[in-house]
Amino acid sequence: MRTITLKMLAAELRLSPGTVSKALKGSHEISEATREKVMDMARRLDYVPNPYASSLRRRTSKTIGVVLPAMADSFFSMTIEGIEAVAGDKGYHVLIYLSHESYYKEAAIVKDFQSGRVDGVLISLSGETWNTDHLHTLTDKNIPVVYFDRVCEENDVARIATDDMEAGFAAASHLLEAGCKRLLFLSPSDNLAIIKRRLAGCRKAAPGIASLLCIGDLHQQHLRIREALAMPDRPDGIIASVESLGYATYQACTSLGLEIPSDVKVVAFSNMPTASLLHPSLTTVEQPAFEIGKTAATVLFKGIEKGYNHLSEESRMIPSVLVPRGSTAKA
Amino acid sequence: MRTITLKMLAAELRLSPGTVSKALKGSHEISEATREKVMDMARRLDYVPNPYASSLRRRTSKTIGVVLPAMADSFFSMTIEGIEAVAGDKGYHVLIYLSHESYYKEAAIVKDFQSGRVDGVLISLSGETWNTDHLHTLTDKNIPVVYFDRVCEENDVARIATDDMEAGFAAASHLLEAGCKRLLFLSPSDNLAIIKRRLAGCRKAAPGIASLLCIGDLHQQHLRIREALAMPDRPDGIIASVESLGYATYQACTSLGLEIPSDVKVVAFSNMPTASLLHPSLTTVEQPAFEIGKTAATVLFKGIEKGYNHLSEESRMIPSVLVPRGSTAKA
DNA sequence: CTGAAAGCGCTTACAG
DNA sequence: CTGAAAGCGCTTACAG
Repeated sequence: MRTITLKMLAAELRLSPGTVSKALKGSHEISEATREKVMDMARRLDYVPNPYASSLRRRTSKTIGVVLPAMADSFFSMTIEGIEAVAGDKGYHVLIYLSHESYYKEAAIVKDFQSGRVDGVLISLSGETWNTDHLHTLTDKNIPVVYFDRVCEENDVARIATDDMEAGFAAASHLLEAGCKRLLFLSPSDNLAIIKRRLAGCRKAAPGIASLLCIGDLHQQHLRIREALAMPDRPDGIIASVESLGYATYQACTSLGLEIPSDVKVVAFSNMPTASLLHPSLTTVEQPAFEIGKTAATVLFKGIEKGYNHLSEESRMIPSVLVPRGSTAKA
Repeated sequence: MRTITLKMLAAELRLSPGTVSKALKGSHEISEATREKVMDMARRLDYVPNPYASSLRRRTSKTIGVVLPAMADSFFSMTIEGIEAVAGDKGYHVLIYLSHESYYKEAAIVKDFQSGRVDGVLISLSGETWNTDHLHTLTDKNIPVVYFDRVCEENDVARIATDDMEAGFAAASHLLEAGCKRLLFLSPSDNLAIIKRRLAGCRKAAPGIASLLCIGDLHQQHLRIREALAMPDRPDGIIASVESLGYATYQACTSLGLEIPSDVKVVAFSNMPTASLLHPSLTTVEQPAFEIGKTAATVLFKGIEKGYNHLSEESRMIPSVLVPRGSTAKA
């Protein structure tokens, strides 16, 4: 099937391409009669404009880029639903990229964005990322960037996240109230600001809290936690600062024959839909993932539409909520 | 920061844009010396080619479109990881769209693909979709389409899915062996071929199996299942044909005070990472989601590269696996 | 091996 | 209100 172009449509109508273009866009310089004729013919010939021609000419792509550390995580996948919802409304397209927790990959992805492929970028940093120079080059090119969840530490940047300090404080306080004496904070990364903030929050409640770095896949995390739980003075309260560390903790307890919550109590930062169905049900700090995605996208579009100024003032702290369940029940 | 174009790069080098273009692509018509000079300068000026100019000229976008019913589902999100992995390797970009189970939305998304925005399409059909005319127009335009998981019923099309008939048979047989007498099959849609096939497989093992349509969100599903479980002659074995129906079944049992597996046994088609941590652990039919995504993308790129012929011969049936757990334990 | 020129399919000042 | 023309930034026959 031959692709029909604006020129062909114009020829069919015995009008100039310029006029047809304006008519299709609903320009008010065009008479109602002409506009209708054009619309009719466009429909009849099933004309679909070439987006790349238009992008090239208008120097805007109607596309945003989303960079995530991983997709198979209930928080990030919900977040995408939020982003997609507002992008769809705005008539924007969404390109997805995964950094797989690699700084190198993340930098390569972001570098490509300098090409003008996207009008704006939504990013949640990889666990390895220790600086955001690669993102500053986007700002230099006037491509707005909004950080969400795993935001950076800079202040002059748009950041949409929960109040991680507060959430950490709540989680640790909750464990203390449940009677825990030796808390352990499980961390997936040494670089992420939000993890540092969660830990800082924990420390405010429990200054003596220990911290354990658990990198790698689920199995490696499990082994690392197992090790910590096999120690003589093992922790009796665990805070899993990301979802996968929550799974890994349950597995480690099972494999060591430790009972939750009598031997160890557990709270996890998690949006897993099955938290209440686990054995025992898992106490979670839930982040409003869909809303975070929606808000981040909304702020980004504001930046795109208004030409990117003072986006840092659009930063939002969205509350998370601690949901107490069986895994932290008192003796 | 001013964006540097091919023309500027050429001027800097006192070469023609054509020569520079060829040098950057590593064309063998260009001398080694020139090539190196060009590469050097490109690096120094941090030249990034405009993808849309190149797309317009070459009539290819280096982009694929992925259409999913939903993102927040462990099967689909894993699938995306597989797709992204092979797209990344191939230097392709991935546009994501959600149909939210709506035929209307799906059709609108696919219609846009006629514009040449993507070189190929990967789709898992919405629950409402009863025909695939919208997708045939892509084939007419020589845009290859690969269906995955929720495939259509046509044979002359590339389809990557598990053996759903077989999986249904295995699930129902497993429940019968566990002692169930009254089986109920929970379905999220009346249109999806794969669901029909799962049911057909169940019927082969258990001709008398009943079927219940549960549409809507998790809460609505829960209510519908609750109703069925509150009947006098209630089922004692449930097959949840998609993941969310598995959650809903657990909730319904909890709210009715029914014990799994003694009152009701449950098996779910699911890739949830927490299946073994549930109370009780959930017997699942697991689909190799990552591999399905990878395979679908690989087949699609074959179609894109070779110009789309006989893609239907690339269809694959990938085995799923029944993992027996506590929810179907014998009395 | 290098360059001049045309053109991908749009949009948008500018003229009338 | 409509049209002619230039141009977005590339690539690619074609010439030399």
